[in-house]
Amino acid sequence: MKLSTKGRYGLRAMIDIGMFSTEEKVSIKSIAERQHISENYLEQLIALLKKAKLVTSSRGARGGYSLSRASDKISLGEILRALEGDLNPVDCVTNNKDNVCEDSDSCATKFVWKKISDSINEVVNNITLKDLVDEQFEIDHLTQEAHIG
Amino acid sequence: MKLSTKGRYGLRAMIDIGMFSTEEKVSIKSIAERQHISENYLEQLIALLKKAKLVTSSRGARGGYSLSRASDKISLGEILRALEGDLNPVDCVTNNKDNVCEDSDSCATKFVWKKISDSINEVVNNITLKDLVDEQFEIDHLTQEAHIG
DNA sequence: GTTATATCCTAGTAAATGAGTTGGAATTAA
DNA sequence: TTAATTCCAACTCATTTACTAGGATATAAC
Repeated sequence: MKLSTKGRYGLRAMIDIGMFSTEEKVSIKSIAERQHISENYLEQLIALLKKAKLVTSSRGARGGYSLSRASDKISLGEILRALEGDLNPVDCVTNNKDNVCEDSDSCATKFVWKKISDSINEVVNNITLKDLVDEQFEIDHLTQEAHIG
Repeated sequence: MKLSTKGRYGLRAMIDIGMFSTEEKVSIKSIAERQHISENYLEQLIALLKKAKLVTSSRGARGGYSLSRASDKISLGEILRALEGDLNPVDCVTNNKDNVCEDSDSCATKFVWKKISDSINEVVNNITLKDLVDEQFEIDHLTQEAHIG
């Protein structure tokens, strides 16, 4: 019941892009340095974000990534689902033919998994990337002040 | 972000014990048969439930397991935590020294993981085993009727 | 038009985890 | 005494995780 590094690193990458892509494209190298994540691995995570059309890229020198939409139009749910797949604790909640136990319609636990799933999605669908970018700017600002003071 | 079979099978085992331990002790063998779970594997899951003092056992012939408390005094949260460990999506939410990334105090994502964690625990702490046992009796009853009618 | 800086793409790999299996010791009701 | 049961530890096999490695392709700047 844990998120993998895909979700954790990938979200940090998205916040990073949200913070720094206003002026120019953000390169994988610069994200990797700021976030202390392996460049090659980050590349794969950002590929997932690109596939989900959450970021756009430009190749070649001075290329890099930027958000495909304004940060307040990107939900945390979209980001996490792009990185981790659906956020259901158990597959029988979605009606994919495979991975479903044979008795799923006659099993009381199904209702439980649905409730958990709903509550997770309720949370993540109502937080935007902008919320997180703003929060991170705020934290960095306070940390900066603490260093000065 | 998926529950393992520990959580899924283990919960089904708890519901099963809740349904059938009113009269006599419930053996692993009988649970395994009803729930279609490997006996040997189930043994290990029930060991976790016993360690968490959610079930009591008696050994020897006609031995087996029963609930350690009334089913309405056992929450789903206790059961899942016994089987799966804490239900936080990311370890930095709890302040264990290990597994915590170095910047966890200055990371906007921490608030997100906390919110998800809180919402999951809100759900599971407010469902009791009795709710699930009743639900399962109801489902079985309806299924039975469908077969008759 | 060359070069440095990027993204893009595929394959490999070592360690951990998941989901069991195997085999036997200890206990107890009948 | 025996059959049924819990208890316990070790082993196994497949999958997933978290990377690493290496090269192809594109492009801005000189």
